[in-house]
Amino acid sequence: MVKSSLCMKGILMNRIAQVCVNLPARNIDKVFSYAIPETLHFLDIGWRVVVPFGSRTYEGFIVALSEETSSEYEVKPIIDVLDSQAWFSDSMLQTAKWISEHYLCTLAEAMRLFIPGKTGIKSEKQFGITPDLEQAVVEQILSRLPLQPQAVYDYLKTHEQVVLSKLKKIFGDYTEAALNDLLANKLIVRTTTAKKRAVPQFTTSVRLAIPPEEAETYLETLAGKPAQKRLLALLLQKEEVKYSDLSTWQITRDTVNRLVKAGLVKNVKHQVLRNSYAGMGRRQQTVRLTPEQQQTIDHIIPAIDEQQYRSFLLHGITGSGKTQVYIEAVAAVRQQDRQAIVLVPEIALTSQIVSRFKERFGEDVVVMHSKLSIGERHDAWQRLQEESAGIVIGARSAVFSPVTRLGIIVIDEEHEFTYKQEEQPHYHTRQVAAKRTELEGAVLLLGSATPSLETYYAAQQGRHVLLTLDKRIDHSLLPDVRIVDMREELAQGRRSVISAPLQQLLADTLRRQEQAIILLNRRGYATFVLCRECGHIIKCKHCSVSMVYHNSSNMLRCHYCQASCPAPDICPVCASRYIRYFGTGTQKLEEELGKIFPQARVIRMDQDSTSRKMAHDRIIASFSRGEYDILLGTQMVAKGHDIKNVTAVGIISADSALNLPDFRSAERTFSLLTQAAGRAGRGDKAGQVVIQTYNPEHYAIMASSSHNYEVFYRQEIEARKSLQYPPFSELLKLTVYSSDENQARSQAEQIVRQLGKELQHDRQTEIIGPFAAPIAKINNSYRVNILIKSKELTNIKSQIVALKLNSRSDVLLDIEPLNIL
DNA sequence: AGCACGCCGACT
DNA sequence: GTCGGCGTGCTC
Repeated sequence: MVKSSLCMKGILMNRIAQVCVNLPARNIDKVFSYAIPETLHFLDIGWRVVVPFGSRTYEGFIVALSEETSSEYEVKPIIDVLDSQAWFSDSMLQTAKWISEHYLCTLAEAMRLFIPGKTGIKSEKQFGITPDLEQAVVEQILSRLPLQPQAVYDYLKTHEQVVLSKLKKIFGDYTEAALNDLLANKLIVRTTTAKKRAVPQFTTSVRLAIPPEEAETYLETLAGKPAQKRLLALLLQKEEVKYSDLSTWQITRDTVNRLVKAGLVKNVKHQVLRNSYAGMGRRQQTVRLTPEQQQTIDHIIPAIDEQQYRSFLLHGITGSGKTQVYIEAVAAVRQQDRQAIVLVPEIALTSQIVSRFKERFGEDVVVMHSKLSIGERHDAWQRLQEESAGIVIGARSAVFSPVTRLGIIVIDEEHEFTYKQEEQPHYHTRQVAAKRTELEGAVLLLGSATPSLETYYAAQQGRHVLLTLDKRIDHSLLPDVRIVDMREELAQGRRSVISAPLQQLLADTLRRQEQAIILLNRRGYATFVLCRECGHIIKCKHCSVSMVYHNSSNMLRCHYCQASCPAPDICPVCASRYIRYFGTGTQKLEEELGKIFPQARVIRMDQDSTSRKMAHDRIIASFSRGEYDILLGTQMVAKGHDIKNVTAVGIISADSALNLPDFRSAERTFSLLTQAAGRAGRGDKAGQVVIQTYNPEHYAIMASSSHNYEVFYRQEIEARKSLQYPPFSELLKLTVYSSDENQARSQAEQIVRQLGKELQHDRQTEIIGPFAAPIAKINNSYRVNILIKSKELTNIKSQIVALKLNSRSDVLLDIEPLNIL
């Protein structure tokens, strides 16, 4: 109380914020100091602010506070705030710091992951006259300039600061040239303004501005004004009317405005929280758990109650009821008033899990996915921040949700590769989740039928508690799997992509009026176009891959850069007419199925048929209503859904992923086959699966045919150990990009030399490469890879930082890549 | 990223 | 002598 206000003021004025400026550049990775002005005295760590930076304005994140003012440089004040509370909690900030260190990205890059969109502000150039110039000098310079700049200057003289868009409206096409003239002569100054990006959406409603009794008396006076009378009468009844509903009562906005002017009614704004999944399910509580599920839950609940970090791997076969376990665990977290993050590989493919959560938790659930607009994302996150929602379900980016009191992170299908971000920074959701839960004293629950090798190995080592569900909930049996050797098919003279056993299975299934799913992991019609005369294969001009023929549009398309061209009739090289289409994609398979089973109703699901929002949902929904007999598509048909009448699954080519020169190809194949097979026989009818392959003796294929994860794991882990691949080592992939092939190679060679010199005494590290990526060119950019394999990457990472490889624009780093190609 | 500063070659 | 190329360095 006695402390003088002067003293208080002194401290307040000297408060300095350390701000991480949200810059796109990779070569600036440091925090900048800004003064906290008195008007923003409430600022604290974690707030998003607007700061001046050079001549421009940027968003910044406060990462630390200090009292002292060092006088080495001028400290500019913070301009504004973005939100009404801190965006980053302490643990979010710590997680961001960890990400930047672990994945070698800037702190700004890491912090950007936690906000909707790339930046919270939109900046625009603005102009004003240079202050304190002598009138005579100005006149003299102006007189030498053309009329346009003179006119612009006169305008700016009478207006404080004007944004570029406004000047363009007034002065048209000459604006920029005129401004450049004025800038060159230093008559005007350019700055930037910052507008807050996340403008919350509002609805406007009308309310009475006077007490109802008073309004009653006014009704009489409005006899000659029927519309105004109607509105007033309505408001006496309903208290509030939305603008959007006014038309139903035949009241125009003008009528409202008249009454507003008269002071009888007023406008009220409500913020709309956009929620595209609103009303998807109703609350429903009666669930009986199987003894197995109950046992599992009994392990997880105590950990939740203790509020200490603990991680679990829930290994449950397909159809064993993992989702119910997630729901019970989340319910326990909600009981403690803590919040939950539930992660799924791809939200479009897993709407069933969303409905299950909605059924149980209703409006407490917020759904996030990549197709949400920045505004929708902002609203969803705001609901979590304000704790008006307690559960977020979403794809990998939802791991960054700003929940204030985290109790659990669930990762469903934790082995899925979509959890790894393929753009910079290449984070893995599982690792970020582990860090966040660790920092918050929360539970991490990983679930899968085919856990990733890393996770299962970690569980074996005691780093996760292993929980197992090995019975299907409805006691349905796992499907019968038949492996078809396609070499034998060929020997018997069958050339169709559909083998005899698969054709038989489909015929039987159709006869019983049951449904079938067919997996073919190649889009389009024909996968390459070849000239029989000269052997030319049509390749993309920008990428070193063959173009794929799409018959729906009669075009050739590149699946890497999306370039397309009309399908040619003659060979572009030798003009021969012997141009032929080879390789079967989903479109051609659809056509063939139509020929073999003309009566069958076939629906195709792949990237081309699901480009619209929610198209997956519609296809799955109509297939599950029995409107189609056969669902055919790429790997997206293998995920998540649970359709009781599906009794047959066909896998056209089990080898497509197996033959890639990547140490994870067996794992990839095993999990895809097991997931796909798991779609069959989920009801009371037995399921049957046909796997077509040229490698019938491969352990990944054999193990998946017997649904035996353990068998696969034991063989795969031995292979990894003997070759010292993860989890027995850590990998780092370095990609050098260039539009010039030789440049890419020579840069890569130089990097290998530099690193090799630094690491020559490091026996545990191996540098592999440089080698050209298998698809050497994508989008006119040549790529050369370097792979570093080590027991422990820490030393390598510090070398990379020392050599500044992490801030080079022609080098991309991928720490622990899932894909080494 | 942008923008200023600065050091070399092609012109009025 | 000046204009303008883009290499280098800085932004609290």
